[in-house]
Amino acid sequence: MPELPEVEVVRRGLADHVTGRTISTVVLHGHRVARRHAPGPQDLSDRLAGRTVTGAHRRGKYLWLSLADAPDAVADEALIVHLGMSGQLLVTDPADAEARHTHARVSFTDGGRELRFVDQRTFGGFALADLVDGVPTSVAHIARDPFDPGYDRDAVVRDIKARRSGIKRVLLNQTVVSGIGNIYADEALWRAQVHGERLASALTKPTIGRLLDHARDVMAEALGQGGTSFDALYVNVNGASGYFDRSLAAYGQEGRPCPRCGSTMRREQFMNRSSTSCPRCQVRPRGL
DNA sequence: CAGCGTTCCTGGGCGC
DNA sequence: TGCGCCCAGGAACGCT
Repeated sequence: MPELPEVEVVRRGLADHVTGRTISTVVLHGHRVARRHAPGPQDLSDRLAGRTVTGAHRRGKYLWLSLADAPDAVADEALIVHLGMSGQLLVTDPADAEARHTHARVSFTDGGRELRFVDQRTFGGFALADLVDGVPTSVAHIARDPFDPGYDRDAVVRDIKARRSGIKRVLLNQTVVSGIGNIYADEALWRAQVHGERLASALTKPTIGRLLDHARDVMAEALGQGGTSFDALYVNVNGASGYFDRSLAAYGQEGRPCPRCGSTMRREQFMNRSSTSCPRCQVRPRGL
């Protein structure tokens, strides 16, 4: 599942492959891929044709390509790409056969390799938005992620401390701190030895700070491994397949021994999804 | 208004 | 063999 490290790998691939190139055509299959673009797929295709990509950017799990001004533009614009749970961006030869679940093809005026959006579960999609202070308007509600130069750790700690909600739910709330999904939330909670259903406001500020630092660290480690294992033509990530197997202590490790104390890792349902944790290192709060 | 449950999607895997 | 159910989960939305 693409979380921050996986999306960052994709961003780097895009920066290498499409920056400076001019879009010739954008073909969208079906309406769903452009459902977050209110004026619809035709408008999206029409407005992208002829635009030059000036850069590849990311905040949390959102990715966008900044575009050179259109002749009649009133604001800077960007093509936003969200990978959802299964989205992939592939750089392919235009003559290659289309993979199953291809929803978009972006070709360039130089006739070189094109960009394809492949998404099995169709939670991802494209949209066009105005940029305000370098961030698309539809991404403005997303908080800065731990790798953003403007990330204010202490402010995030104070925000979390004020929340009357389970800590895991808060870590997954992209308006508090972005980029953390189920995988890295479980890893950070395990490292900090905190149960995800502990009330955020009941944790001490140092504990909250440690949790955030663990989340940042585990994502940095994943990025370090993900960044080296991908073919140049495959701008995505099939998750951190290499990372998954070797380095995860908690996520998906139900039934395995805790790497710290040897207790059998347990899985619990929480927020309609699974959480894996150590019953001894991460004590469930009383009364829940 | 913050918090929380629900819903959108598809296909791989597995039990019977 | 084949059917049907479970599961993965980010983010928007609506209700309390």
